[in-house]
Amino acid sequence: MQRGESITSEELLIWPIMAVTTGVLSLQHLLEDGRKTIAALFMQGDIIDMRGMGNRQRGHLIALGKTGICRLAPQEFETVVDHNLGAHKVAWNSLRNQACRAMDHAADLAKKQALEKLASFLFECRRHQAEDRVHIPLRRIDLADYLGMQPETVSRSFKDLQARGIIALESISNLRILDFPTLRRIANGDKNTQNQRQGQEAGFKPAKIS
Amino acid sequence: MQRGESITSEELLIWPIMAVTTGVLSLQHLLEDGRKTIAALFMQGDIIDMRGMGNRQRGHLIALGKTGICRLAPQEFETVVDHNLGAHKVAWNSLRNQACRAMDHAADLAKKQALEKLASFLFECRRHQAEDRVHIPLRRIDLADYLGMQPETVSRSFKDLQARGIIALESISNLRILDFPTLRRIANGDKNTQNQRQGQEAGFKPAKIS
DNA sequence: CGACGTGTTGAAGTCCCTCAAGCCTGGTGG
DNA sequence: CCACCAGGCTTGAGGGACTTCAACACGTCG
Repeated sequence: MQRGESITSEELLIWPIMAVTTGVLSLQHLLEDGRKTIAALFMQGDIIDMRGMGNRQRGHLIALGKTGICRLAPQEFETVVDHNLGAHKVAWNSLRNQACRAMDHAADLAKKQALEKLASFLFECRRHQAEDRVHIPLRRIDLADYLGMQPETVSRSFKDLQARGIIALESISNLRILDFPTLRRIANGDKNTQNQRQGQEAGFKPAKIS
Repeated sequence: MQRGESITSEELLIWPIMAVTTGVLSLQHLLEDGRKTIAALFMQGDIIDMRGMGNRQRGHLIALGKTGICRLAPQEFETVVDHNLGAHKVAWNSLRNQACRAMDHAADLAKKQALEKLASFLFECRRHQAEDRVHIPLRRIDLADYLGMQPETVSRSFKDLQARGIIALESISNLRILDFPTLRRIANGDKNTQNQRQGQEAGFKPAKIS
């Protein structure tokens, strides 16, 4: 699937079960006045069960880049799960993981501020990868829709984190985390670390960490 | 369990699986500066699988009223699920339902305004019940934490909906929906219906729907 | 090259949060 | 039975964070 491509309701009725092999799949909701939100992201290994949701107003599955998926009809899925204990556990854990992620995400959206949301998201990205390098598999607009903010605010938040020397943007979709503990504190909502901008407002020259 | 009572990490390690029989259980997250959020609500029939989450920082399960739960150890659960196809399906559907609800909730929190969130929540409540009467099984404070707003804003939103003749508060936790379609439109984020307050600002006398 | 979509920047507006105070209800004890 | 208290709920004013709108920079693709 290419970016922007959507899975139609008809397809969902035939193959409501699917596994993401590569790329990122998004579950998008559209409000009546055009506001768009990305309710969830599905990555490699996620097994999505949309049975009974093709017709209901539950949002649309849309690819956010080149995405590979493996689709299954309900009977095929049932057969595999019922006869293969390992597959059963994999499917269960994937679903459980999705539920957890969705709840965590809801908690992030609920009371956190823009900067805190972004910091949380960076940690969420990092879970799939290693080291201090983070790859963001979304455009700014999609990221904004996922975090419940505007693209402008996302941009400003990135700039803010960079100005404080917490992260270093290497390209539009790659960055490095320079100050792990501070980023973690921001993600956890510690207001004390938030307002101290590397002594900038005290009149110091910004340190320009290269 | 009484209101405010929490399930400890030790208990979760022994019985990470539980089913809610009565009442409401909440999954709460606490930010470092004291902000509290309710990431998810569990009601009658929900089967919660917290394996591997007792120790991790994933939030706490806290009762929001008198709540009955049935706890299981992992092995017991596995045995039941593996040997009883019906139980397996029930558990799977419950988990899938939770994931869906969490994603919907995340979408609600992301870009909706206070009034729209509250309207959505009323429909979420109604799903468990019937008719146009809605029982809210939470205090205002908990509702605020769940919807990502302040108790004051919740109060104001209720008042707003009532002033427009869309709902009628019968008691603190019971209300009736008077204007279904409008409430639905608000929940879906239709900005046009939001600012027209029954012609109040046009100088008309409010219609006082009895 | 010019058109397009995305990303960034700046200024003005708005919704919600914050704080402070008063009100109401349910439980307790005299 | 009623005064009393505590916690939750409500109401009001003021400020802050994000949104909105508009304009510009940048890379891609026709």
